[in-house]
Amino acid sequence: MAVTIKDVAQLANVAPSTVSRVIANNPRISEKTKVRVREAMEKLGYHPNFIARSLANQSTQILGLVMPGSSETFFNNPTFATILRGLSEGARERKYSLLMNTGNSDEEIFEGVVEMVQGGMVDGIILMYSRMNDHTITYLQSRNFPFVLIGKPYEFAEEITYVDNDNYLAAKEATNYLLDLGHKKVGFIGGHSKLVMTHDRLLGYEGALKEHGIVPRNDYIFYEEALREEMHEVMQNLLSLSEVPTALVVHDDLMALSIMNNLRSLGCLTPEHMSIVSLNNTLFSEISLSSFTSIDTNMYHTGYQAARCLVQKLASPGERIQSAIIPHHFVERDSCQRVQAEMLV
Amino acid sequence: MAVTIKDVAQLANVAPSTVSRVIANNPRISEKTKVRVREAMEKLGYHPNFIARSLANQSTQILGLVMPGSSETFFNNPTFATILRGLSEGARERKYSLLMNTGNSDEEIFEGVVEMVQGGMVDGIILMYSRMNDHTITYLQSRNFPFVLIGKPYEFAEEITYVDNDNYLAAKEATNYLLDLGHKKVGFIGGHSKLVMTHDRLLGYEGALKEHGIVPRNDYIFYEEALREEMHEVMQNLLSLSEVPTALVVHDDLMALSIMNNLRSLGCLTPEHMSIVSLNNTLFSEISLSSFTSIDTNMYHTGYQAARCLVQKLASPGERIQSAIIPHHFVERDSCQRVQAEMLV
DNA sequence: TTGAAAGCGCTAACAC
DNA sequence: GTGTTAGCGCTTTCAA
Repeated sequence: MAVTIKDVAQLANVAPSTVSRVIANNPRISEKTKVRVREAMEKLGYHPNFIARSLANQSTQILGLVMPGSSETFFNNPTFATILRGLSEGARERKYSLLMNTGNSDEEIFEGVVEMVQGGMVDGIILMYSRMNDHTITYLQSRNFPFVLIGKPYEFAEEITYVDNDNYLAAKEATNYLLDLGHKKVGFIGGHSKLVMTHDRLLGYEGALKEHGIVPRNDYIFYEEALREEMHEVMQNLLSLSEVPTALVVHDDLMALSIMNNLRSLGCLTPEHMSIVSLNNTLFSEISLSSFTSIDTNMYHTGYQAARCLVQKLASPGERIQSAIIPHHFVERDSCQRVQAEMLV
Repeated sequence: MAVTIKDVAQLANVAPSTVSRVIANNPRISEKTKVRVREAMEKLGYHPNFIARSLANQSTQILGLVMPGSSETFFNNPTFATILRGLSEGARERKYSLLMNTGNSDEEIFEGVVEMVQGGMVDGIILMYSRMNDHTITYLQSRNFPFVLIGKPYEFAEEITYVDNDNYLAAKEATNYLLDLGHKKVGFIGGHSKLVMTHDRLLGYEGALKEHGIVPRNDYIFYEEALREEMHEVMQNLLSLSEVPTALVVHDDLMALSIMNNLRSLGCLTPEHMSIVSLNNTLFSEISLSSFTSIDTNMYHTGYQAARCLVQKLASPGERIQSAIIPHHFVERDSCQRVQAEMLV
C-alpha cells in the first residue's frame, strides 16, 4: 500500500502524532523536528490520505453540487457552464473540491443528496437552481445541513442563504426598455415554469406593462418546456395571432438565438419585425457571437459567490451568512428597434 | 452524531459485523435476521457512512475529472458541457460520482491530480483532453493508477486506454467535401495548437489537400490561441491576402459561429463568399440554432464511453481495456456553396 | 449463521 | 515538545 504517517514517523524517529502535528503545522513542535519530519515525508513521497483524515475530522473539504432534474437541459445551457466555472473558482480558492450529483429524475437526485449528506461525503451543498416546493430544501433544513441556494428561495427566504440576481428588476428593465422604444405588444418567453427565477421575471415583466397601462395577455407568455419540443409551432401560432407582438423578452441568449432563427425562417426578422431582449448574457457576448441586446446577470460571479458563501458558512457554523444579490447590467446591442409607424396599427 | 452501524446493531440485537453483512447482502445471513436488521435501519433512518466505508475498502466510488489548464476557455465551450453530461451519465449508471479538479495553471492542476491520487480520494481518473508531452499522463502511468484519456494519446497509444474520434478522418472528410464543391483555397482554423486533436485534424486537412494536388499554405492555417484575443484582426488579414480562401474547415461550432459573424462584419458572407464546415457539432445543432454544415463528433457519447471504460477498468484491474473510437458523421446544412465561376479566378 | 476483534490512516485528548 | 492511546464508522478475517 501507499506510504502512511507511520512510515514517516518511523523514518523520522518520532511518533505518528508528531507527524500529524507537523502536517497541521502545529506551533508547539520544535523547528528541528519539523525539518526532520518534512525531510522524511519528502524522502518517502508521503501524501496524507484524505479519506482517513476525513473520517477522523468528520469533514471532507468537499462541496456537493445539485443540479435540477432535467440535467440534460441544464447541461446544454451555457449558463450552467458559467455558474460551474464560478463555483469551481470559489471552491478552489478555499481548497474545497466539488462533487457532482446527477440523476435522471427528481427522485434519483433527491436520493443522491441524501447519500451525500448522510454518507458524510460532503461538508455542504450547493443547489444550482431554485424551484417551487422543493423537497430537497426541506430535507436539508430539517437536518440543519449547511447549504446555499442559487436563486431566490420560494419560501423561508429569511432562513436560507442564497445568491441570486434581482430577477424582478432585470425583467422589468428589459421590458421597460422595449416599452420606451414604443413597443406596445411585448411577449415574454420564460424559462422552466417551476423555477422561481421564471416566476420573478414574469412579475417584473408584468409590473412594467402595468405601469405603462398595458394589460398582460396570456397568449403572449410562454415557458421553456413548451418551446423545447415544438418551438416552431409555437412561433407560428405567435405570428398568426390577430395582434402579433413586436417585441419579446426572452429568458436567455440561447433561447433568444433559437427563437430568432425560427422566426427568421418564418419571414419575421430581428430587429426589423421583432425586437428581442435576452436575459442571462453568457458566453455569446463574451466572444461576440451574437449581437443581442441583453441583460447580463453575471452568472460567473453568482457561482463564485455561492461557493464563497457556503465556505464561509462552514467556517463559522451557527452564524447567519448574508445572502447576496448579484447586480445585473444592461448591455445594448442591436436586436431591438424603435417601433415603426406601420407597426403601430 | 449521525446514526451508525452500532446503533442499528444494538437495536436489532446483533453484532455490527452482522449489520455490515446485511448491507452487503451477504447470502450467509439468515433471512430472518436480515429482515430484523433492515427494520432497525429503517426505524433509525440509517445511511452508511461513505468515508468510513471508503477507508475500510480502500476505494471511494469516485472518479476524478481533470480539465485542461485553460479551464476558463474550456468551461465556456459547449463541447465541455456535452462531454461532462456523457461522463456524468456513464458514471451515474455504475454508481460512481464525479469529483472535479480545477486549477489556474498546469502546475496547480497537476498538484490537484497528485492529491486526488495519493490522497486516495478517487478510484480512477478521466483526463478530459489530450495534450502533447503531458506531465500528468507520465505520472499516472508511473504509479500505475487507472485512468482514461479523452482524445488520442500523443505517445504510448498501446498502453493507454482512450476514447477518441477519428479526428484525422473527420477533418479529411470535411476538407474533401469542400474540395468536391470546387474550392481550391481552403483554410484551416484549429483548436489549441498543443492539443493532439488539433494536430490530427491538421493532418487530415493537409492529407485531403495533397490528395487533390494542392499544397497546404501556412497563411491559411490558424490556431485557437491566436484567435481568442484578436479574431477580428486575423480575419482582416485573411481577407486581405492576395488569394483569399473561399472556404474554411473550423475546429468547432462556437468558433465557426464567431468567425462567421466576424467575417460578415467585414462584408464577407457565408456561404456566398465563404463556405464553412465545422467539426464538433454540439448543442447548436441540437436546438437547431445555426445551420452549419458540420461533422458531429458525438461528444456526449465520447464522455459516456470514457466513464464506462474507466469503470470497467476498475472492475477488472490488470485486464487491458479496449480503447474506443467514437464514430462521427457528416451533417449537411447550408453554410457551404459550390464554388462560383467568378471565385475561380 | 453469527460474534469478537483487528485494522484502514489519521487526529486529538491526555499524559509526561 | 513529544509520545500514548482511543477513537472516527466500516469491513473482514478468524473463531465459535
